[in-house]
Amino acid sequence: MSLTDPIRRPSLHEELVERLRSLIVEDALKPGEKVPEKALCASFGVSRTPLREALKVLASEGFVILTANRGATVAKVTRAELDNSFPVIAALEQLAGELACQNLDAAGIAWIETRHAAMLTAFASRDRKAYFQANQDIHQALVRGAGNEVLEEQHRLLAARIQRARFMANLSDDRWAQAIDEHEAMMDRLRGRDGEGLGQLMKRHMMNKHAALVRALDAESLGEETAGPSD
Amino acid sequence: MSLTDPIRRPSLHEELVERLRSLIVEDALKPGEKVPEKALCASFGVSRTPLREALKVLASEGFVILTANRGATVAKVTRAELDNSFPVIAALEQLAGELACQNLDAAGIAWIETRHAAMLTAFASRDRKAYFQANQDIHQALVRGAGNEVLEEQHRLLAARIQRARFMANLSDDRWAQAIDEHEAMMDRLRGRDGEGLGQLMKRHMMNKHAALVRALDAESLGEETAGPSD
DNA sequence: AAACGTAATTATGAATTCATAATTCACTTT
DNA sequence: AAAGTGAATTATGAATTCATAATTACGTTT
Repeated sequence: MSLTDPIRRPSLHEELVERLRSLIVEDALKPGEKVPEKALCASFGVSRTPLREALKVLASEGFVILTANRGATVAKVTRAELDNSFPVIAALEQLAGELACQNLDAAGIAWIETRHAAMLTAFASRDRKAYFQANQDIHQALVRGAGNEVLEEQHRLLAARIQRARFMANLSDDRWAQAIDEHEAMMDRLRGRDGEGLGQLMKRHMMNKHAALVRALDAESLGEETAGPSD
Repeated sequence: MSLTDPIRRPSLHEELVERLRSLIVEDALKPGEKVPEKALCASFGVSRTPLREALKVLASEGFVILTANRGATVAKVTRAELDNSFPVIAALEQLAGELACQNLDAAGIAWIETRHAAMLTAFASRDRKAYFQANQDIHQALVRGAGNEVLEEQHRLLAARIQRARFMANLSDDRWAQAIDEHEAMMDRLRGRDGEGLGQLMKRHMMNKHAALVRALDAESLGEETAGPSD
């Protein structure tokens, strides 16, 4: 970073967009809940204007729903949105895989190797939290490694939107093992810089993830409380 | 549309987002130009608050750039954005092609056939305007025909962002003929409901479009005023 | 007591106001 | 005359105010 880079002083509304989005993704603001304008103004120590500007942005990103004269509510992750988002994310990740194999340097791949190893360790000790973190790191690194900011931005927002589905946290042992296998295969392609192959694997990986999630959701909706789905 | 659909009364800022985006895409507001807040407030007959809310949304969509204490300027379509957007749009269209073949009903395909015919007519008479309209109708119909609103929304915004590159309006005869060929091939796959094939063709179609555009831009930047590129 | 209707309260959308940063322009200095 | 300085103007970010829509609370009627 140069010493003469322009000074960055994020405006209030930008700051608020980030903070509110985090609150939503971290599930501090629950889907379906009203966004308490007044209370948030008080706790953030800002007036309504920048907060409302931030809500407009979050609405355009799909994190909140604005209803006329009834303010903002946190958007629910509907089944339809899930079913629609996964194929799009899968397509984006396919592209990411193709490009990452061309663009990543050795250090980038090496870092992914370390996260992959961490993921295997987490799997071995059934440490879900560490697993999810490593998994997310890998996917993010691949997308970022594609070197395409448009792709990165689209992926980031879409992934954030569906990530907050709480059931994403569950993961059956079968699916977990399968996901690990898929990741091993992906690493192979990455090592060989087989972009085409990595892209296809990443696409299928996402589709399998979606399928597992759907199976779990359908089972759940039938009343049976299963151990849990997805990764 | 049901008789009991919720009443839609778009808020001022929603209306303004649409209107301003149109002004930008239609090139009434030129890239790099400052967005004249006051003047727009006057001509739209609204106060600054909803207009500024709209600008925040447009900024998050990438149509304007907000600079601290210096207001909004219309975002330029940079070469980097072009180079990054095309692969993403291509990936989205590939997915659209796959899904459209599954989802479109006979009427949907029939309508696309009529637009395809219109496109051929326009090509025969070298009617660029009619050609672009038919071409856009076809791509839009295929994306919409995928029946995936997330996909449709992402595609719509990305396409709008790059569409306003004025040079998109140019089209060399060679590339034009090639594009027609590609569309013929696409129609074949659509008729045969070969989603895989259609998707691959649509992806390649977009990549070819990008390549043609890049060739034209590079030639232009070397000073030669070419007849014009792309479709 | 339940249901309806009306008044009071609250929350929201939008306009206005206010403080401050940026720009412009006149003026000084060399 | 050109360059630099500083005051005046303008534009922007944010707070506040205002009008109105929605919700709640209450009282009335059956």
